[in-house]
Amino acid sequence: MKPITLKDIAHELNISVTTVSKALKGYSDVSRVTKKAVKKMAKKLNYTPNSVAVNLRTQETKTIGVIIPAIVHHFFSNVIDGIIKEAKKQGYLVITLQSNEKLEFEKKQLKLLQQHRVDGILISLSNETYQFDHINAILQKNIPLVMFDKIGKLVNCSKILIDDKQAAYEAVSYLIDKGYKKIAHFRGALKPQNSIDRFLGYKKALQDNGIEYDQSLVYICDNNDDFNNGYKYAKKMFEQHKNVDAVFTVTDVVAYGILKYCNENNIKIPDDIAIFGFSNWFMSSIVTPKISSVIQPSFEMGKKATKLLIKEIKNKKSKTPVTFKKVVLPTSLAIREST
Amino acid sequence: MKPITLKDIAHELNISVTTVSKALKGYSDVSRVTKKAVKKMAKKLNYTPNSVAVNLRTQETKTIGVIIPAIVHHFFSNVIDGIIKEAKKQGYLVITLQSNEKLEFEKKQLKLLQQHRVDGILISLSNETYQFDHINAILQKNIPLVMFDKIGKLVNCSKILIDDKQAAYEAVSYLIDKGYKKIAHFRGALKPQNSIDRFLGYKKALQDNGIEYDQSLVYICDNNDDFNNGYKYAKKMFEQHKNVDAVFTVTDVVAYGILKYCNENNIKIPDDIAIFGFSNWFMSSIVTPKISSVIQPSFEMGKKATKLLIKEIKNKKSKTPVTFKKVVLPTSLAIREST
DNA sequence: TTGTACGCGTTATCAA
DNA sequence: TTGATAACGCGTACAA
Repeated sequence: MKPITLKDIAHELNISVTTVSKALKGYSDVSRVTKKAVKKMAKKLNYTPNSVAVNLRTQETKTIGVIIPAIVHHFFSNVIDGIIKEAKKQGYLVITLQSNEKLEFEKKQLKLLQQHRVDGILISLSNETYQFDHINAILQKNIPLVMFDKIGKLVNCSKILIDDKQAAYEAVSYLIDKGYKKIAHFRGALKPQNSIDRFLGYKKALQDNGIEYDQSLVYICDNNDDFNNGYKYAKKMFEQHKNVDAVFTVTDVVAYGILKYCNENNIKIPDDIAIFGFSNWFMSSIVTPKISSVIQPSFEMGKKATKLLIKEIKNKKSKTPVTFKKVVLPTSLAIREST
Repeated sequence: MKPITLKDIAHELNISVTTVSKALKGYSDVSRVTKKAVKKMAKKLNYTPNSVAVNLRTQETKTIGVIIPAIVHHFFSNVIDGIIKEAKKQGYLVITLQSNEKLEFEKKQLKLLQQHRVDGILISLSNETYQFDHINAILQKNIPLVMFDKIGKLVNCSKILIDDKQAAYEAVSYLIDKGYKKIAHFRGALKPQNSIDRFLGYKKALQDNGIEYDQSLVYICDNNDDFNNGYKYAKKMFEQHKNVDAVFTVTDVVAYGILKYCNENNIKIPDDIAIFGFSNWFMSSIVTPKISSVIQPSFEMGKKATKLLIKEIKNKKSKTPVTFKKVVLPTSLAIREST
């Protein structure tokens, strides 16, 4: 049972395909009578326009492609939520692809999206991506592309992100203002920019407040098991340092690991040690004690990135000259029981 | 800068479009020489085939559509992960749409997917969906559709799900075997099938083990704030019943609420009360104490559903007669410190 | 007001 | 071994 086409309707009514097409799109040069008849017949046959044909004809697919490292992630699933909702509002569909933190996959997915002629692409780079030929190739083809969260600083395109350094700076400054003096940092892997920036924010906050930076207070959580990293390094930290009074972590899950260790070893939070996380996972307001955290506007980021992208798509269509934007979304601090 | 087409390559080499097409697809009736030349030129011009045109020609889009209630959800994001990965493996792209638990949206999204001529559809129904005209319309058009998790029992199509009743039965039976006697149930809303089935499993386990069912031990968590429901009804339960020794919850987040209440009120888990959750959220192995939970194979469900769907797509193409399958995935129990 | 003709980029058929 | 032609379904400039 093949889908109904304009031809079927035309045939049924003994008129031309053109007239049917025009009638359905409400053109003014079709008589009311035929318009009505066409619409009625379309409904009767349960006609659904074939987007593929429209796409080919109009040279746009009303589809945007998204590449993220992984969808099973509090932050990214929220971003995707924002993307899908904004796209829907503007009549676009969303194809989601994962790079799984592999540059190789990222390249493949990018090619796939190109083949499918998506109207634009949203991408958050993999941790492996330090070279941008594949991205630049897209841009050179004049395909709208917006980077979010994990961006490439050297790439010339629109970007939307948070100021990780500043956010970390604020969190650590808050700790210092609260009177904490010996503040450890459980940082992420060495290469990702987010991880670096949060570390730099931590460091700067110390320095600006006259606290000497102590490298031995920085623990690197560089495998993918954040929770166990937190637990493991908490143990190590308490063995190595007697008087640490606060920890700032690169992400909340690391903080949960620390929390676990503290609970098990009767270390009181925040009395013995304060904990400040990053990303404000849902769980942070649920665990005992509730964990303070940096609020990243994930949903908002998805929405804004999509808005920006669709704007660029439209600019391209209307041949408006491109101007790339860099949007830095504000973060804020969720202060809870742990600090 | 328009994308390169076959025509461009043909023009460049002074041969026909047909030959270029054949050469690129490795047809045997093209000379080695021209094949080489064509491929070289394609690479040089950075040719990417236009899927839209291919789609129109071949009448398939190599795309599947997915409709879920919400993507920001531990279970569903895992399902989507499974879907995307399996789809990718088989050369399909995935368009994700959300119903936000609204029947109205579900209908709209279904129509959208139809317009875009996806090759097949995966759907997990909204909580509002008790009437299936929109689904049946799709099936009547012979568009492959597979339901997962939240299915409509009355719809005649392939389904993939878990046996909620059985899973709940096993969890509660485990509690009983462990010696717990007065077991409460924090159930979900009244209408969703999952919620009903889990409740029925709870009830049956009691009855099969000679424990009288006590309706006052069942609390209904029917707004969307599971965590606070858990907290709120934990308080209520402890006020109303002195000697409850275990709780089985419809989902882990409710259990976290109970946990919170217990921690705050110095109620020992599992000594004073055991807690058994459902869905095995990531956090359940992290909180203190770790919460026992029913393991739902979410990733697996996505993968299997996609496999099934693509098989149906292929059957349709090869005109193999359709046979609908109902796959029940096994669940298991993650036994932890809370029981 | 209606319809003819063409093109979007590709593939399949058939003839050369 | 190659290519002309038609077709997928639709939209639009133009002619009638």
